[in-house]
Amino acid sequence: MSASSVTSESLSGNAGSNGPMHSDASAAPVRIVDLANELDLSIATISRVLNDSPAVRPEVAERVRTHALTRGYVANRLARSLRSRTRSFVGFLVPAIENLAYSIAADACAQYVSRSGHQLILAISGDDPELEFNALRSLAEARVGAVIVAPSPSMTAGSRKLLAGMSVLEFNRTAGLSKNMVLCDERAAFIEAARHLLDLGHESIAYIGTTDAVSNGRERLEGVREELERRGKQLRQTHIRLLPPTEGDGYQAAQELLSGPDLPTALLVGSSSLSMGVARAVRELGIKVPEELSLIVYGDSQWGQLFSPQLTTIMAPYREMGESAANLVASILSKDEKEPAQVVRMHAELLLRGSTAQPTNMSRRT
Amino acid sequence: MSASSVTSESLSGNAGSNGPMHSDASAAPVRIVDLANELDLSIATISRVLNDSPAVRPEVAERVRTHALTRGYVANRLARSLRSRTRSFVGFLVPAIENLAYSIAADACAQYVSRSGHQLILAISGDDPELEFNALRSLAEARVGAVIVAPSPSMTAGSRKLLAGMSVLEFNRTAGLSKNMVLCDERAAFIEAARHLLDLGHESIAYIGTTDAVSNGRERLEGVREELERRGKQLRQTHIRLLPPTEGDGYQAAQELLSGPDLPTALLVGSSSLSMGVARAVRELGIKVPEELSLIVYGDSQWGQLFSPQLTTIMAPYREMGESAANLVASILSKDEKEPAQVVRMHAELLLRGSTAQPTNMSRRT
DNA sequence: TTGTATGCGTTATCAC
DNA sequence: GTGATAACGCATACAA
Repeated sequence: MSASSVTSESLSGNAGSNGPMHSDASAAPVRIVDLANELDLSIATISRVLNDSPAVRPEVAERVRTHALTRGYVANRLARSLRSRTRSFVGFLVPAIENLAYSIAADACAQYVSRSGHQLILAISGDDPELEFNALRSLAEARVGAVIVAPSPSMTAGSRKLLAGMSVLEFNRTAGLSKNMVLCDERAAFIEAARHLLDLGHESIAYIGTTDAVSNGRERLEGVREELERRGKQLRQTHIRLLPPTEGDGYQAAQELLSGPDLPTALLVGSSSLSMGVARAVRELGIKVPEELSLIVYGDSQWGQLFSPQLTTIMAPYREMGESAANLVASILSKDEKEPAQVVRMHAELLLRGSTAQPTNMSRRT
Repeated sequence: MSASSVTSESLSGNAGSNGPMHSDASAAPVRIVDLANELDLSIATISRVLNDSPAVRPEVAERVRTHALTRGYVANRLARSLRSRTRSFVGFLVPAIENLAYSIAADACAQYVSRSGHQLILAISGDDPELEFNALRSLAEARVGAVIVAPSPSMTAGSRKLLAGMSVLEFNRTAGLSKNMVLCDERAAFIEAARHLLDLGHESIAYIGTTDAVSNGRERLEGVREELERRGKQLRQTHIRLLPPTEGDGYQAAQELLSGPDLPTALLVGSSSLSMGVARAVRELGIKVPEELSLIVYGDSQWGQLFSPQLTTIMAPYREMGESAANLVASILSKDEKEPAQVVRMHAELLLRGSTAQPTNMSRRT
């Protein structure tokens, strides 16, 4: 909180209900019983109206509805859920909401779950097992009907135990937590990307990605390795960097890889945060793309368009994934009978832009 | 949901409690009364232990605690809040969580409110008055203890009425909803930016920003205009574009402005989404920055570093703002006595990078 | 120090 | 069709 100023403005004599806005935030909410008294009806009737029960005379219903509106009645979900044993919250546990992938997914997801009458509660693990546990615990306390979770690499036993008590939907990453999943086909996407580079004639391809402890990190690496081997090439150990997904790590790894002795002619990046760092390093090293190096990044398509040249990008359909997760959850919550588990696999696209080309003799060989 | 494949995998005979993981998600949660029966104690005693009441024999407390742990007891917040009349949720209403500013703020905020035992519920308005109302209603139903809100430009009367019943904290934007605010000094930031351009010798400065219906959009524009006038310059009407904050709008506005007859030598952008579009347009038009045009953007510092040259950027301390909001909310929720309203004003920094320079005769005059 | 009993706001089960 | 009334899971005033 470096540069900030805090001004305390006393509200002075604010006893009476003055001020056109700023009404009493402490005024007790109106309850069903209030409406009942005011209309000289029973709480049962009011409740029925509010729940659209047909068993109430239309004129009475109308009277109740208008009165509820004018009095600004807002149902108490806590009491409602408690009594009716229904669950109105849905949890969404992500590693980091700053990650555009998750923020887009969360946006779509929130919108769609609200459409089915639920409220999304966002929880953030920071990929930290302890924070993750706390977050899950908090969701459990809120009695979420379901939780959509992108599990951290090393989830604790405690977290798993909590999840065992909820209906869970794995999102983007898998860790054997559920039979319901919304994923995208990372392996196929990276196979496609590798093939693209191979087709251009690259022989020396490097990969910077995230730790293979998390499912999609693993899939990405495997996709690249698989395609290379299928073509009789090798993904050499010196051309692989597996790191935590931060901009800084990507920057450092690229710096190191691209100023080392064994220069690749193409570089494939397997994480959006890493991609940003890699791009920065490439820019600072003054490497000409694609003449000296072909580059394929992952994730966000936005800034990739600002780089010169525009970056060829692997992009997953985050919005659709979030939407899909919301719909799946809705279907799980509607029918309490055990549904057959569903696995939704989305296709990640390879956006061909200007950062890949045939290797030239300008390539930065030593 | 263009390219996706849905696989239905039947769970087959999954009747018995088999499967090491995937335990019964439908098992009823253990309640206080369960613990009480199993330990042959009263529910009052259990409750006291779980609330750290000192009025219970330490050995009993220990016995209860361990038993609760082994049984995997998770308190029911709904019941707890209902009975104790405490509020454990905090709402955070943002226009768009894809906006890095809000996602960073939400992250920090979620972390800090959870530290004080609360759970953040994220709500998204999409700057749409109707969605905003629904979101607020949903938060009201969840009986949030407070709501941190970045109001949409044209909030409905209904929304205002709802907010009147809650304790609200305005975030980043103001609309006369509360006396508690966490803002940043947009005006000062844009004065500083304008001064920087004027000091470099620019005479013809353009501004692309958001509609002045929203408070900070207004402040930004006013800051620029104020500083220019103080220096005897004019922010001409033809050099102003006020738009919705989308990448596309920024792109289009910049295209238009920078290929028109009355070319500015410097361009100031007042929104992060607009900034991306402007940058893309500048790049596509092949305008040399800063030789032909000095450019100052707003918001995200990350991709601004990838542009060539790196972009001079006005950046607000989103993380600190989120943290600050969380702390303010915590202090509001802890003491129910009417606190003096607090206004926190943070300083937005001007990061001088490579996109601004003196105007040259290379400047794109007609 | 512990237990009994009441109520939070709502829905659901009965009667009428 | 409508109205009493019990119960959801928990905290708490009061009794013991």
